[in-house]
Amino acid sequence: MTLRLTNTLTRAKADFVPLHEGMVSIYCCGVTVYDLCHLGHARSYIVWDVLRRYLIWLGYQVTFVQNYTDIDDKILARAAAEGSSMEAVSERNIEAFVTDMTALNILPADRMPRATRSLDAIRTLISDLEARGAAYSVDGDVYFAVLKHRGYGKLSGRDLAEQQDNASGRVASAEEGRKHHPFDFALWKGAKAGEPSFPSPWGPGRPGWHIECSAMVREVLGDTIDIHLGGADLIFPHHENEIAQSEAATGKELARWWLHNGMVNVGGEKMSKSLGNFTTIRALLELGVSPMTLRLFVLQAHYRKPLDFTAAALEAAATGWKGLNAALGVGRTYAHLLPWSESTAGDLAALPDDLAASKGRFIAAMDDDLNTAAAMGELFELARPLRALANRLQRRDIPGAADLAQGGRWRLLIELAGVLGLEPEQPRLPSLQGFRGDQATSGEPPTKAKPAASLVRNPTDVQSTTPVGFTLEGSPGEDIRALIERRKAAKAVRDFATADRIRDELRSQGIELIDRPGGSTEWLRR
RNA sequence: GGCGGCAUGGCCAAGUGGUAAGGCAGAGGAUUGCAAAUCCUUUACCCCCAGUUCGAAUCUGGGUGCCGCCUCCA
Repeated sequence: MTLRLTNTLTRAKADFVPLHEGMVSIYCCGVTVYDLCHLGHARSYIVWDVLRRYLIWLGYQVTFVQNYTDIDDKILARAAAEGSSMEAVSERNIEAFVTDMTALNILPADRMPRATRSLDAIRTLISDLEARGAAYSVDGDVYFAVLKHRGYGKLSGRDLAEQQDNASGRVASAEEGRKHHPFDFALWKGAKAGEPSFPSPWGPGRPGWHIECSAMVREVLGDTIDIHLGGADLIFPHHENEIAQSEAATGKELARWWLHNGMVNVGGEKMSKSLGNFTTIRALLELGVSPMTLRLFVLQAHYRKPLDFTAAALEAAATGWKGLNAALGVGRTYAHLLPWSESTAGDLAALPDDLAASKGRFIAAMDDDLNTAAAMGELFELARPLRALANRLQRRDIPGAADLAQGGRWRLLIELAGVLGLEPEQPRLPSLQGFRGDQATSGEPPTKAKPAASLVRNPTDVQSTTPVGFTLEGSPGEDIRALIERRKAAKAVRDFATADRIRDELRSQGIELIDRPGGSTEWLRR
């Protein structure tokens, strides 16, 4: 079995073979840090995180580099608008980026260069391009001459001769007079009054957008890397220009593989800052959408296809994750009944046939251009018997020999889910609390070991913690525990009308009661 | 106008020549005083037309609809 990936450069799927055996170098285009990241960024970085995790799992030594663009017009505009500095805006958003990525369980890159700290490499690269006649300067600006570089357009499938100039009718006119060709782009921008600038042989200024990536790749990873990643919206002009710059300067291929992820759509339209239809990662998490739900949502679609973001789809993902999470948690939730080791050491080598087949299908799916949707299907298949087992244990059945033998399945599920970065999640405390009405009835697990559950039906309905102080039938301030006791008493004398009224009242307050076999009652807050 | 992509059950989404994964929702069942939660079971001939083939959702041609890029964008 071999990993096959779709290379934008060739528009075909092909066996992935790294430059150096057993080692993979990856560069992933990062964010321009002028604002918070939204779901579109989340998708991109979740998908590439999975690629990275999978390669590592396969045994490759992966070097993953991702940049921060911390010099940019938008950052300057933002700084001006809020009366702060480019550095302040960048720092704040880099911090936010780290927080969000960490929450989503995205592995930090091995190196995270910043444009402002890569200026030497940038200036060197521009000088090299100038020396090779691929760049020209005009009054403090330096431009790349696309006509001087054979092969310009090879990534995006554009033919310079056939391109209609100004096709979009929106090319800035001020710059046009200085450029030799409309597609020529700035390598270095001369500083305008009041802008932060950096010294250079062409005068004070700052680097253009594209050059930083070329410079960072060269500086950190070398002239040619295995894989270059980014969103499909970066194919042109960003990646096309990166290729032109790098290859004109080094005479070598920049990246052997170019992978691009599809966009996140909202109502059929691309989610983007400019359209204003974006939802930040932060906002989603604050609404109570769990990070793993987000990962599952993203990974249930193929990475190259557009992904439509709707409340219904997210809700479906949340419910799906709840089930998968329950299966991932059985070994811990029922640790007192299932003496399973969590260690997978030595376990995955000799799998029984059905599990080996399962693992094989997972790998086959991932090998096929990271078909995470199919891989996820395999995860759910693996989970099914574990969920059934959990159901039986919840009913206080005693696990039989066949049940105890499911430990291998559980460990395999955890292992494979981990490849997708899906890790068992504890229920979020604000939305789930409970207690046992009848602790003495049997040797059941302590409260904290309750089966995982989260009633996140609709993200917008999720409530944060609120002090409990319910009123019912003229009993001010009675708390849930007392109400449950009263209901229990009513049930004992078969006064179901009262019992149901208490339950309905609590439900209307957002508290869901769950009667368990044995007469205990738990409650959940939604 | 140029380049690229997509159309699969109520919704989301795999499948790229051999007779439709998975998730959500719905229905039935187990369980329950009734519920809830959980578990079990269960629901499709794949946008249209014409071709190739023993056989196509899967290949070819045509049509229709939708989206992305060509400006900053993951």
